[in-house]
Formats: sequence, C-alpha cells, structure tokens
Amino acid sequence: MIETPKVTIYDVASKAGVSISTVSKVLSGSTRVNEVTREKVLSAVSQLNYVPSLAARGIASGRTSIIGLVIPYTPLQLLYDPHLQGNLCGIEEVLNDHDYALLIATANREHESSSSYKRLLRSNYIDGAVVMETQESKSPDLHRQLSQQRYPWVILGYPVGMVPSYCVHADDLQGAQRMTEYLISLGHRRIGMLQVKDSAYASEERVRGYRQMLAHKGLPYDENLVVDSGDWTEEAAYSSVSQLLERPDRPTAVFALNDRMALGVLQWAREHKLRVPEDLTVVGFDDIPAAAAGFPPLTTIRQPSVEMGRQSVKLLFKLLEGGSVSSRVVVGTELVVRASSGPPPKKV
Amino acid sequence: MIETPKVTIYDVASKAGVSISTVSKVLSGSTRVNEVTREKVLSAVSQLNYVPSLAARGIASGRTSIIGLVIPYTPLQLLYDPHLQGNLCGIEEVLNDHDYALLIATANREHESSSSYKRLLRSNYIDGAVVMETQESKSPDLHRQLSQQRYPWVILGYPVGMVPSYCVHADDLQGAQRMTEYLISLGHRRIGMLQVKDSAYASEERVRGYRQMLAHKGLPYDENLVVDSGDWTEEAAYSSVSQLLERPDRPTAVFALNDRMALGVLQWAREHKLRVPEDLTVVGFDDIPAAAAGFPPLTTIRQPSVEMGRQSVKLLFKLLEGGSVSSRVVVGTELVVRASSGPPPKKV
DNA sequence: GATACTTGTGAAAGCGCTTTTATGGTTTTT
DNA sequence: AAAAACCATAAAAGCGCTTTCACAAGTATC
Repeated sequence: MIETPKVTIYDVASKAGVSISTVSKVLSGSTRVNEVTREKVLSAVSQLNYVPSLAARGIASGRTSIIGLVIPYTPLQLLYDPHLQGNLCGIEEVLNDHDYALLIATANREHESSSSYKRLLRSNYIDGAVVMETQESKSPDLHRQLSQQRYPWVILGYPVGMVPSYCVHADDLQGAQRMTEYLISLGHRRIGMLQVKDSAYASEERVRGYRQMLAHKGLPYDENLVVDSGDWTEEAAYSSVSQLLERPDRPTAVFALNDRMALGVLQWAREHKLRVPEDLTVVGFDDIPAAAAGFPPLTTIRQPSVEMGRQSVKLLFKLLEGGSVSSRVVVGTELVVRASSGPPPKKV
Repeated sequence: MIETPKVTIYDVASKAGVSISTVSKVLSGSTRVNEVTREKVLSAVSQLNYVPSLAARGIASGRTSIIGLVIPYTPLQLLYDPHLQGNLCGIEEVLNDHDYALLIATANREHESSSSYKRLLRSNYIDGAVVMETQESKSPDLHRQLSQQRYPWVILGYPVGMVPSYCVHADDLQGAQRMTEYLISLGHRRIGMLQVKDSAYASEERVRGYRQMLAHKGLPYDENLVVDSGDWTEEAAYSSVSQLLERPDRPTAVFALNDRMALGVLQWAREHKLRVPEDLTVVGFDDIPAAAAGFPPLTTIRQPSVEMGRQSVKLLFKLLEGGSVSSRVVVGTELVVRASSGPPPKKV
C-alpha cells in the first residue's frame, strides 16, 4: 500500500495532448478517431499504466461489467455443495472470457429477510444476476425484488412459481428415467428411493422420472419404497435408509436422489455387512467428485454442473444484448456406470 | 426487468423535505442529525425502497465496500481444490457479516500476464484484496502490481520473496511434525513421503517438519523415501508412489503431503492387494471432505481452511482500519486419526 | 446585552468517467 | 465560389453520491 497518486483520465489526456473525451473514445473504441491520435493516447495509457475506474465508468454509463451471483445459502452451506461449486466455476469461466467480474452474494443467515444479497440486488452495482434456485429463492419477496430490477437475471435451476423467467437446469426427468431403466435392465424389480420433499423442484422431477419409467416397464409403484430423507446430506440418508433396508421385503437397489445421500447409504450398508453391489445396488445422482472416490465408486447420473454454470452466463449475455432468446435451457445428463451397481442377488 | 425509474438520493431528499446532504448524513450515520429529521429521512428511504448506488458512493468517497479475492488459478482448477473452497467460504462469511461484497477474479488461462485478475487489482474497484498464494502469485510482476495499489492486501499462504507482506497460513511445520511423531509412535521406522517440489512453500515446510521430527527421534533420513510427485493430484500420486512401494525395503507408511495424493496412494494399494492399514499405513494432509469418505477413511492433518479464510479477512479489516496489526497469522493444525493408519506389519 | 460556542442543515464543489453538443477545419457538392 | 456535408476533436453537462464549508438559529458565558 504505497501512496501512488491515482492515475486518471486527465493525466492520460494531458500526457497525450488531447482532451479527456478523446481518451474516452479511444478506450471505448466505438467512435472513430484519427489513427495518429489513437496511437498517442494508447502510448500515454501504457506509459502511465492507466486503468479506468470501474466505479466512475459505472456511474457515468450505467454499466459496471459486473455480474452478481446470488446464492441464498449461507457461506458454509456452499462448502458442502459440489454441484454449486461446479456452477460457480462455469460461471466464472465465461465471465472471465468476457472481461466481466463476478460479485458473490450469499445469505447472512438462513431465512433472513435483510440479507446482504438482497441489498446487492438493488445496489445498481451489477449488470445482471445469476440466481441459484433454492427454497429461499422461491420466496415471493426475493422474486418481487428481482422483477423490480433494471437488469436481466437468470435462474440456475427451475423457474419459480407462475412468473415467467429465464432459467437453466438439467434434464432431471430424463436422468431419473435413464437410471431407473438401467436398474430395471439389471434385473431389479423393487427399487427404493431416497428423496427430499419440498426442497428443490429437481427432486420432484426425479421422482416423476422414476415413476414414469416404472409405469412404462409395467412395474408397480410402491409408495413404501420412496422415503423422505429430510435433507440432502450423508447423515440424513444414513439415518433414513433403514426404513428401506430393514423391511422384510427390502428393495434390491437404492436410488438416492443425490450422491451425498448415496454415500450415506454406502456407509450404512458397510456397517450392516451388506456388500455393494453383490447384496445391494446403490446409485446416486449428480456425479460429484467424491462419487468416484467412494467405495465402491458410485454409479450415478452426471449432471454437468460446470456446463450449467456456463450456460447460465451465456443466456444472461444474450439478454444483455437484447437479442431474442429461449427462456429455458435444459442441459442433458449422462448415466455413469461404476462399481456400485450390479444385478440383484439370486433368491435364496 | 421492468422499467422502474431509478430511485436516487434526490427522490428521498424531496420526499423527506430535506437536502441530499442531510440524507447522506443520516445514511452514513457519522455526523449528528436531529432525531426528528432522521426519522423523516428513514421513513422516506423505506417508503421509496431506496438503496444507495454503490458505484456513486465508491466514486465519491473512494470506498466501495467490496473486497477482491484474487485467485491466480483458472476457474476449473478452483473446482478441484477443496482447501481453496474452504477459504472462500470463510472469507465470504466474514465479509457478509460486515456488509462487504466479494468480487472474485481468477486467471483466464494459466500463466497469462494480462489476466483479468490483474486488471481488477488496478481498477479502483476494491477496498482491499485477499490474494491466494500460488506459484503465479510469486511472480515479481503481480507483486509489483500489488505494492503499487492504494489498498491493503493479505496473502492467504506464505509471504512472497523478500517483500514484507501480511499473510495468513497454517502451521505446516508443526502439522508435519505431529504426523511424523504419530507414525513413529505407532512403530513405523521407514516412512515414505510424497511431496511436490517447487510448488507451494507449504510443501517445503511439511518436508522440513518431517525431517526435524525424524532427527528429533533419532531416526535416519533416507532421501530415497521422499518422492516428488510433480503435482498435487490423485493421478500424480498414483503413478509416482510405485517408486516407494515397489522397493525391496519399502516403507511401512506413506505420508502424502495432501489428501488427494493420499487417496491416489489408497487406490494404488487397493489395486496391488495391499491392505490398509494392515499392510500399509497411508496418511494425508488437509482433511478435505473426501478424506473422511475415502476407503478406508484417511488419517490426516486438518488444516482449518474455513478459519484461515476468516482470519485473512479479519486481518484485512484491521489493516483497513489502520490499526497496528501483526503481519502474520499462523493457524494451528490438528491430527485427525481415522482408519487408514495402524502399526506396521510384523516382520515375516 | 454583547460575545462566544454549539447544533443542525443546506449549498456547492468534486469524484472520474461517458455522452451529448459545439466548433473549427476539410472535403465534397451544386 | 458558395453551400452543404463530413471529420476529428474539444467543451460541457451530467451520473449519484460524499464532504467541506458556510450559515442561521439556539444556548451558554461574562
């Protein structure tokens, strides 16, 4: 932190012997400037090591070259969500390529109405926003606030309520269908499911995909085989999976609606001397890094987190340019077969 | 995106029947304002749903309430670094509590000199910066740029070169000592090490801790037992650990300098029918989430990533306030014993 | 009852840019 | 050769705030 006098556009102008408007024009590159003048200005810029003040530019032009990422989680929740981290990376990647910066806003506490992310949304600081779909993002409050803004925003997840909005999400329905089909093709007939009710819409879609495929294959749907874990963690799955696996007619496969829960099931199985996949097939959804490192490595549906992040920003840029865009981008999923799945055990 | 006219300080002032300076004073809270006036202003603010423009505030006051996080990685590298993610969460947590926003800047590509993070640093947009220590952060170029800035910055990692700077890092030396001591106490005498040369300074410290403890316990240091993996990934460890484990006098324990490498060793061991910990003890460093999910779960040294993130911002705030501060914060580490370590196998 | 402090408020300057408008100088048109 | 059109540049007007300074009214001091 050295007391260097701040280099402003005036310094550049006087060094180049032109007016500040000319410097501004050269730098914005829009209007035409004489080649000689341009050279003079650019040389002054590089000699003085000048970088325009984004704040001043923001106030003068109304654009800041900053995109906000609204995460209605607390920072610590962020840590345990590899899917979100993938999104983040994809977002940052595309923004970086376009010379935009990323401003991150999380919730101070859960369910707090005055959280700083809400203030960010209204601070005239950002040119657009990517909003993570969460339970809280569904609050009419947040939504009203968004619709009052002067900039475009994109939901990373499913759209909220009745309001038409731009969104990017994975094809959860098809992913769950694919996985269910795969399990059936292995010979499984009773497939347990660990879901999380009333959280993300993705959860409902996955259950729907599972039911549709069962119906399609002519298999009965048994509601006792679909258990609500409460939340998306290993611990929740660990403690709720017993409802499924301690039944006399226990399922031969467990389809957990995310990988973390699947890992929790794996642990339960290990501790109860169930071999995976010989005695029990366990599969997940998401393909987080830990899925491949699990023991055994998880069969799962890959959700392209990074690509979804990228797509959300690309959609936002299109909105910013004012072009006509599709209001919804659905990215495909992929079945990843690893060692945690196999045919059901033979009847004894 | 609705065309709502922007609410400015003038709207608030006229609604409250005061001047804009008075509004500004109420909002900044510094100077004293009559209680009645304050109420009038606050009521107007909330009725109009006014939020000050951070950009205008930034240009007028020179402060933006934004802190930059400089990550000289590419966005995709970020994805695979749980330690960094922990830092990020800690940083965001403290900033959030202080109503600061976080601007993230990564490198466009590796080793690119014009990366956007460098531009951010000079854009007058941030009040301070947290800089991740990486190989690139050691470049004299970045460092010169930082020292020319008008704001304080803190390195998350070890200080760079000879230049005095503020930094926060873990006690890697003591952590490595502790782990080595633990392994020795289990009975291990030949302890292999997987390190990464010429990357982070932390690596050197960990090797130093290992050697010091060996010396302290009167055990010989065998340089053949310290292998350079090249980088910090599972794959690198997987392919380099054979140098250690295919020796006739192979070590009874492998101390990998991070958990990802330890996981790579675990996989090698599994594929070569070495039981862990019966035949081989494998330990890591960091305690990333996957460490606990590994099979078997890893014994490791916990590096408090989140706490380090928090500390870095706290240090930055102290610098911002101009108080006298210590130039270096060293956070402690902790030995976490899980199932991957045990006594060495009995001689056959 | 005149002088000296307080207190609360507003006028105005300025932060560093972009953008609109004005101004000369050239070139082209009639 | 005068009018019209075009260039390249500069001057000036904001953008939405903070902050300094001046001012008026009220309170305390002698």
